[in-house]
Amino acid sequence: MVNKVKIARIEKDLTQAQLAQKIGVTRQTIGLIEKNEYNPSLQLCVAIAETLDKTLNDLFWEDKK
Amino acid sequence: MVNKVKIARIEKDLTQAQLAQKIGVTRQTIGLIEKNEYNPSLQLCVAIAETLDKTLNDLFWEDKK
DNA sequence: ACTTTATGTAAACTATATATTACATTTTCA
DNA sequence: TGAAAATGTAATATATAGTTTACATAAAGT
Repeated sequence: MVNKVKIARIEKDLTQAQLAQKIGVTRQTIGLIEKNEYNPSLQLCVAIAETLDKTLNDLFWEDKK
Repeated sequence: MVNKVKIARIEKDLTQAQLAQKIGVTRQTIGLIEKNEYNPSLQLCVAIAETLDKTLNDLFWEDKK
């Protein structure tokens, strides 16, 4: 399944590099998060969510049954 | 203001050590998170939320105006 | 008072998130 | 179709999350 950060980023019409710059991290960091190969810090998750006008739950929470 | 993890933990009647053990981290890690002296990883935040029957937003999201 | 139990804290260590640089591949579009 | 833009990826370096051990203090119960 496609990563939710990626979807939200594309909805905002941002490239990885643009999102990374707004947040203050590198493009690579965003790329790895979108490939689910990273365990980002809470602060970074919050920064991503705010920049994409989403919440933590929107982007990083899987509802358990 | 009192940390939301601490409140949720006490509501579940768990000590820092008990919560830490359920999650698989040390007591110190929980203590530091409750004192807002840490930037925990997303995986750890998710584990804490699940263990306390909360969501990421419940424990780690401040609503922006 | 005394003993447990819970929490605070600190130093040294280890694991890993993130940066930096660089190059390759894919996508887009003139 | 060819150049530019976007993304993938890899090696090395650095910052910091999280561990381990240890001790001190605070609460709570007997």
